[in-house]
Amino acid sequence: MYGLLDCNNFYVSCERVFQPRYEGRPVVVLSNNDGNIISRSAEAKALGLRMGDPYFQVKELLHQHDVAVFSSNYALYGDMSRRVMWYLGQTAPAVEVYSIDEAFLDLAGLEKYHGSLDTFARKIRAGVKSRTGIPTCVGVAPTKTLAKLANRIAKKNPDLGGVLYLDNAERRAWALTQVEVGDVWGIGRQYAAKLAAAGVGTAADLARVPDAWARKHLGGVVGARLVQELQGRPCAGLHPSEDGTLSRQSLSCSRTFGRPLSAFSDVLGAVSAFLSRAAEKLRAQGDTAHVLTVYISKNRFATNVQPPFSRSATLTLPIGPTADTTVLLSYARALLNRLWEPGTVYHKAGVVLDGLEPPGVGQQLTLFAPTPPEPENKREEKTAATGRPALMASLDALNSRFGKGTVRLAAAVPAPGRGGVVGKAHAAPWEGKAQWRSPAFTTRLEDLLIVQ
DNA sequence: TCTGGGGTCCTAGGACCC
DNA sequence: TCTGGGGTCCTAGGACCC
Repeated sequence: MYGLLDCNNFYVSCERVFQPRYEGRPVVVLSNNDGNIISRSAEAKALGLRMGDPYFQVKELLHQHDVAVFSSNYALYGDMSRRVMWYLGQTAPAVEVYSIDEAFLDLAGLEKYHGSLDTFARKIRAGVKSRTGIPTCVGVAPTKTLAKLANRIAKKNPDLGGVLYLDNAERRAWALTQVEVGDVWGIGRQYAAKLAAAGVGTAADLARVPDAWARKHLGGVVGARLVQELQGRPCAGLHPSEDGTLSRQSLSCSRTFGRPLSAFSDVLGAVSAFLSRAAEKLRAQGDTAHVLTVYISKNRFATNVQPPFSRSATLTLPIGPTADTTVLLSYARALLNRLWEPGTVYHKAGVVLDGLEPPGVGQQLTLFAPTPPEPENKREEKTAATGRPALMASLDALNSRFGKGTVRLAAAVPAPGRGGVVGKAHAAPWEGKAQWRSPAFTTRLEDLLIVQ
């Protein structure tokens, strides 16, 4: 049996833990750059605010109803998530951290100790609430897809007390009739439209779709598995997360700029900063990367801009995998050069690291001098392949101790600070808005909550 | 004026290998 | 007129997830 524990309105709930005056009031949290609504309290949902609504379109409505608005505060949400996941790890035999606010639990054999899985689910839900302040719902079922479905029904029906256990065939059959096909895990907009056209309206209808049809119209083997899982036959196993943290197969960092940029140096500054961040994540995960992608995008909403809105360039590193920011950056610069169209106004940029593996696995000694980066001297040539693990470790240690961005590569620092000037750095031209960011209550000493 | 960010998995086609 | 079979690797793109 699988459990799926999902935090309710996670970002809003995190804000409320530290500022309980927002309980009972409509609250929303905005995406980066204060662009779109990405988390809503129940009261905000009741006002008709939708996930993804652009802020500027609903500004009036928010004001009219005195909705509390927050910029996203990932330092806070990430830390609260870690606390939730740590507790789950202490309590359930195996945990797969699925996202910042969700985890699958392996509940096999737990009836013995807790009477029923329903009882266990209620205990773990109460435990998360008392230890972190975060409200959750739990779905329990024989497959992951059904556990997601059960969780959804528990969320929509408060009288269930936050838990739904699909312990027998009758209950499962009933649950399938309660959920529209578009709300099934794995059915997005495109598939929902196709299914509607084929007369498939509920999860129950979808569970009866022939295997061949699912294969043909729902993404091949993915669709076939989905249907089987709805029928109660598990196709997806649990992939336990070590010590409650996610280990990724790819890592990326991208941002929409605070304003449109058309100077190469500005966009290079952004790419450098994003690459530095991605490489930090890479080292934190204890991996190296073999493949690097850089992309730059135009404004896809502008009427005078034609597709393609985004261009990307990917490179398999000729020197093999590395976790060295300086090495990666020299390749990123070359990729950006390849993509650059002078006179174009750019809106967003991003960096992706792929082909992740632990250090030492695929170390490649170069037969020919790597190009780029063109090593400037013998010492450079030596470090090009191996990187500078000690330098990177020092960088990470300093930034961990004194705060993010304390030590950066010059290329990632906006112009006025270039050259290692000490003091408060200028805001970079690519940096976006965050007008309503709450304090980092749990990760910055200066931001600690003061109780009087 | 203002429209997010970070992931996963799968497929298809081309280049290349023996 | 006729032009193999079985692979791998890489890239791009689509669909989905939270």
